[in-house]
Amino acid sequence: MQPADAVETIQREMTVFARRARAAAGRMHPELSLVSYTLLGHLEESGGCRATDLAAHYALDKSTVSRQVTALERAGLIERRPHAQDQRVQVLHLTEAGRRILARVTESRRAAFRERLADWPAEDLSRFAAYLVRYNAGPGSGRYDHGRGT
Amino acid sequence: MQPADAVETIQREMTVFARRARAAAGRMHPELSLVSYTLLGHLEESGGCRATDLAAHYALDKSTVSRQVTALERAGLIERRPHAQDQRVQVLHLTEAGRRILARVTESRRAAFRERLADWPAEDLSRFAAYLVRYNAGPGSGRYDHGRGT
DNA sequence: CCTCCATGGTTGCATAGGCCAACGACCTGT
DNA sequence: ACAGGTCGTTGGCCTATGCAACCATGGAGG
Repeated sequence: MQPADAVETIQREMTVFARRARAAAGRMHPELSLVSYTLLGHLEESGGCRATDLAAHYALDKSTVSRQVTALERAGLIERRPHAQDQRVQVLHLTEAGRRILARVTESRRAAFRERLADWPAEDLSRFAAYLVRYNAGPGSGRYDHGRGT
Repeated sequence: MQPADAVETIQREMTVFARRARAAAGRMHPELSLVSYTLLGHLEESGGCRATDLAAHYALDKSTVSRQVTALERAGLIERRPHAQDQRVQVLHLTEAGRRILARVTESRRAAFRERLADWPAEDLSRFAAYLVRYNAGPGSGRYDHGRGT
């Protein structure tokens, strides 16, 4: 496959995936939307972060994140902690309930993916995962988050 | 990387991509949303199909597709043609304007991706593309897509 | 031909997710 | 102290979607 075609294929297939993922998430866990799930996941992964970080990472408006956070807090899945040095900042953390639900949903999602990817060789799986990570971390991703530069 | 971790990474990274793609699409071509773009793309690729086919392929509700189609038609990008054997069916086709816009947007998207993927070896690109195709075409996707299959 | 049910699409209604702009609170450098 | 930037909230508004009800058409049985 020529690089140009590969590139086009990549964007198209990613899009198809994105579209289906949303619908599938709704069917799998009506309790936790794909958005909420990803936010919780990021919190777990990062071990607590600011709303602004979430916004930057997912290229969302801060107001959007603010509302999502409010909803998640109201649902008891996350909690806000003050930042020691900066009172403007709220450090978001998973609560026990949040961790539990996240784990449950992650498990069911993982099962679905695993089934879907059942006949893939382990090597292909890890290579695929690596490509995705590389893509998302790649040059240009800086354009989406505003000077959070690690 | 263990398969289970790879699987989890895949879903997470795909989601990040999906989220950013939407925002990026808005910046790149405000005239054609990501949804519209993908629908037009599918029409071009399939050489005309029914609204139901689009709904099935993207796991969207038929009402959603119906509205999108209405908007795209009003914008003059697609047209509905009667089906010879079945009057219920509208076969959707790109108009010249639709084809033109689709080509323009595809080109700008491709340029962005190309820049993003500039330093990837051609082999990795095609392998990445192949993985995505394989994933989307995998068992289970048959539920969504009726025999457009290669 | 008429009836019953399936299929393709549309429309009403409700919800979620997003963006932008304005604002209040708080930090920082001068 | 003041100016300018950052973090998060809110209000206003729009788009995308799903579900359910509904209309028109097509098909299979009587």
